[in-house]
Amino acid sequence: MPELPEVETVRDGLARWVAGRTVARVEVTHARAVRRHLAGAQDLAARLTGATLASAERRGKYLWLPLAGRAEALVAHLGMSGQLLVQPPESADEKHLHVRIGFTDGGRELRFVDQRTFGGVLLDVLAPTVDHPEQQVPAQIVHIARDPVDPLFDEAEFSRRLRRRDSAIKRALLDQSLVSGIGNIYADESLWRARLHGERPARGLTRRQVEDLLGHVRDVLGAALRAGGTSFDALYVNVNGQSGYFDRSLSAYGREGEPCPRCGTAIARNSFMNRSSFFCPSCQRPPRRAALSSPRRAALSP
DNA sequence: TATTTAACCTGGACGC
DNA sequence: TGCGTCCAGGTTAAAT
Repeated sequence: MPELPEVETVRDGLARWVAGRTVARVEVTHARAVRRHLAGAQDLAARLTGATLASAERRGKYLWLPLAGRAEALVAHLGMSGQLLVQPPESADEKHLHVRIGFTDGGRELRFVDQRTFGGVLLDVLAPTVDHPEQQVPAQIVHIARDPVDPLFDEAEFSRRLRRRDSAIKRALLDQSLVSGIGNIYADESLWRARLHGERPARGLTRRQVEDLLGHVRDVLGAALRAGGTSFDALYVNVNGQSGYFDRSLSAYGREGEPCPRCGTAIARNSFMNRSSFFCPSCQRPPRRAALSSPRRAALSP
C-alpha cells in the first residue's frame, strides 16, 4: 500500500520523467478517478491541456505537479492501489487504466491506473501553508500535516499535540492532520521498534518516548525509501512498473505467528480501527484496561 | 470540539 | 468449476 516511501519513490520518478513537459491531451476513462475534481472530467482535460508540468512535489501521501506560470497543480492520491506509470504511447492499456495524459513531445504518456479506485487526480489551486505562508500546497490538502522527513517538521509541536490526544498512539500516527505519510504498515513497524503497543493512550507518553518513537518512524521510513518502498503484490510499483523490496525487512507487519526478531515470541495480530495490527505481545505490552480511553474500554466490555 | 465509526471499492484467497 | 464470503486499508462524511 502506498505510504510515504512509496509515494516519494513515485514523486522522484515523476520529477525525472514528466517535469518540464507540456500536456497535449487528457483522456479520462473512469469518472471515479476524477471524482474530487468537482467540475468534472471535461473541465480537468480542458484546463490541463496546453499546461506545462513544472515539477513534482509531495506532502505525506499526496503528490502534485504545479503548472508552470499558474497558481494551480495537478494533484494525485494513490489511495490503496493507485499507480502513476510513465509508458510508451504504443504500449497496451493497463486493465485498470483510468486517466491518460499525452505530451506535445510525443514521448511517454503519464497514466493513472487504479484497481480499487480509492485514489484519484484533480486540478486544484495552490494556497499558502498554515505554518509557512511563503510555501504553497494545493488547497485541498492544507489540512494535511508535514511528514516526519520534511525539514520544516516541528517536533516540539508534534510532541505537544500527540501527548494531548485522548486516543490511542496508533490512531494518532495514522491521523494525517497530526503527522502525514504514515499508514498501517509503517505505524506497526515503528511501534514495534519503539516497543510501544498501538492501543496505549497517546496522552500517557513522555516527551522522551515521543522523541524515541519519532526517531523510529524516521528510521523505518528512511530504510523503506532506500529499498524503493514496500510491495506485497503488484499493487504498488514505481513509475516504471517496478516493485520495492522493503517487505523483506518488515519485523512485525504481516508476520503473524512468526517469531519476533527481538525476543522470539510469536507476532500477534488483532483488529484495531477496522484494520489488522501486528505486534509482539512480549516487547509491546498492551495497556492496562484502566489506561484505555473510555469508548475503547466500553467497546471491550462484555 | 474532539473522537470514532462506517462506507467507499475490487480482486485474490479460501471454503464448500 | 463455480459460487459466496472474507479481507486488504486511506480518506472523509457522518455519528457519537
